[in-house]
Amino acid sequence: MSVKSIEKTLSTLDFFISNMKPGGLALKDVCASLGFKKSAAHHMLATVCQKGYLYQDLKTKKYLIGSKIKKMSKLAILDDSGFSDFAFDQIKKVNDETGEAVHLAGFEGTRLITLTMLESKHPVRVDHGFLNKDHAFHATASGKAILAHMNLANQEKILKKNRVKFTEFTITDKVTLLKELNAIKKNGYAIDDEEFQEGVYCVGCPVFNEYHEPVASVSCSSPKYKIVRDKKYLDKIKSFTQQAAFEISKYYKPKKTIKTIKTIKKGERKYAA
Amino acid sequence: MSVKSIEKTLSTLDFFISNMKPGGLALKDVCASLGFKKSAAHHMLATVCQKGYLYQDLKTKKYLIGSKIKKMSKLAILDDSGFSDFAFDQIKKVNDETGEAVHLAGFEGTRLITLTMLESKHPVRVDHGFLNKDHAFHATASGKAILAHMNLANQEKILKKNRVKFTEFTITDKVTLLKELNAIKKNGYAIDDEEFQEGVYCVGCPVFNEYHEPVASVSCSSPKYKIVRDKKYLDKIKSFTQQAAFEISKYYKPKKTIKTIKTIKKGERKYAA
DNA sequence: ACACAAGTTTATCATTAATAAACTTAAATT
DNA sequence: AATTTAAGTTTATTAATGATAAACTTGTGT
Repeated sequence: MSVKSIEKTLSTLDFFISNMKPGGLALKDVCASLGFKKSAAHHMLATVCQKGYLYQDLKTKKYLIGSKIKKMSKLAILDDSGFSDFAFDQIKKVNDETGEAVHLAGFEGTRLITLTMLESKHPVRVDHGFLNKDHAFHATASGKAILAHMNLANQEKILKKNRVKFTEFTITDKVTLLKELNAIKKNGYAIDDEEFQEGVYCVGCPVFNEYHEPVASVSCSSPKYKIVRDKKYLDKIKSFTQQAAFEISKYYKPKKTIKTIKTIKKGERKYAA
Repeated sequence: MSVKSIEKTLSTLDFFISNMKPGGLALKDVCASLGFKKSAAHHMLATVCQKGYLYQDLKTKKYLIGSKIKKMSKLAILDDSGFSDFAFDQIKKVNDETGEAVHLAGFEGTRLITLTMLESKHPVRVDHGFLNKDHAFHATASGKAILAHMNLANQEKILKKNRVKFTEFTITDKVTLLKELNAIKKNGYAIDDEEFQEGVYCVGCPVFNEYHEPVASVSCSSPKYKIVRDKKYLDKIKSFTQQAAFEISKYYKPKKTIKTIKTIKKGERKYAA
């Protein structure tokens, strides 16, 4: 079950984040775009303003991004931290060598998230699935590569959520999917053969943390016709993708030579009081 | 009027922002801290997760900051940008010269916001008013400095909101306040004589944009006894604060020597298609 | 000065969110 | 390994709450 007024509010914040204009957004803009009644929208925005997530310009009455959201941004940054930078170089290598689109995907709960994407030299960050609506875990090489190495309980949790049929090739049958995942686990890589988008063929390889749990995946997408035309092309993509995933996994196994980790002598304090 | 389910939701986000722990926060933590019933909190959090603002770890069930909030930070909505950096140097100067706490405050609608604060060499960013609950526009030197230079309509909007009595010296009568604001406008600086906190004396000066509208203020706080003991101390604080506010205002009057602003010749395109 | 548009406020009603209680799952203790 | 407890999840019910429409205010442009 979901709480509708919260959905509307967060959709409104989404809207502000991606549609912000210099002077702010007017009440009627919000109503027009999201289909809200003006009085309802007003009550909602008043509450959001009261909490400091947005604020209203005194003169123009337009709504602007508030200090709370700005504060959030500052705090949320201390996150992916080093991982992304390190991973980016690896992603770039695959992109340079193959010229194809390369994705680094992670996951949050049952949701697949694109962390970094590289396509024809344009680095951008977007949520996976283009619309951020469906958890395309089951229909992408990125998703299946991660899924294959999860335990059964988590596989279940993810697969019981919507298994949308994107193309005629999308595997939606759970039994077939589980077999597929088994094969992927053996092979060490996942294939998406037009299962998410027609004409698109992807290879995905899992990234593991120090406990050998899957935490992310690298995937490389190519037009299918190239794969069909030249058998060796797939091998090339596969090997670069695999190599990148392997290298990124090393991030979770810090070298012992790191100087800052020192043995703490007896009597020394670990933490300040 | 305000929408309660939205209030609760945003309070929950607030809570996550300031109380986040490494592994995430459990449902019961949220309930215990915010006084929610667990089923209600569950419905709420499920909705927030669905929108990607939080997510739940598959194994531990704990809630973590989601990709939506992280995405926000990347977009760094057209903001303070250069202003803060420039202002910081000026704030620091006052802090160095006086050794007292110095604030740079802005406002969002009727809310006074601390943009930068410097106290005994510790730079931090907090919302003004310590609790972020009251709009202490009427009881602080920062607030009054800005307020004094606003038009009457905006003064009204701000003063009709709560004029809380913080100390026995807080001016809560509207007429008295308006007289005070007039005096401030003439003098060019505002005084807070124990109006917000007992024993604390502040001087505040307005920062103006290029249209001579007040957009921020610099304030310097001192223990009152120092001011009483040494008459010249106030003059010192006053002059440094005034100077800083004056310098920061210059940010809004860009020098004409900036090279990037070139005259666009006839026929030249202003924007790419 | 007038008309229009945008935003705000109010009171009413039907929907919706809060509730409690039952259920599931997982972890801790014997 | 079995039992107990705690945490999280789901469900059905009811009372509270958010959506609504309509009246009102404010401000802008003609």
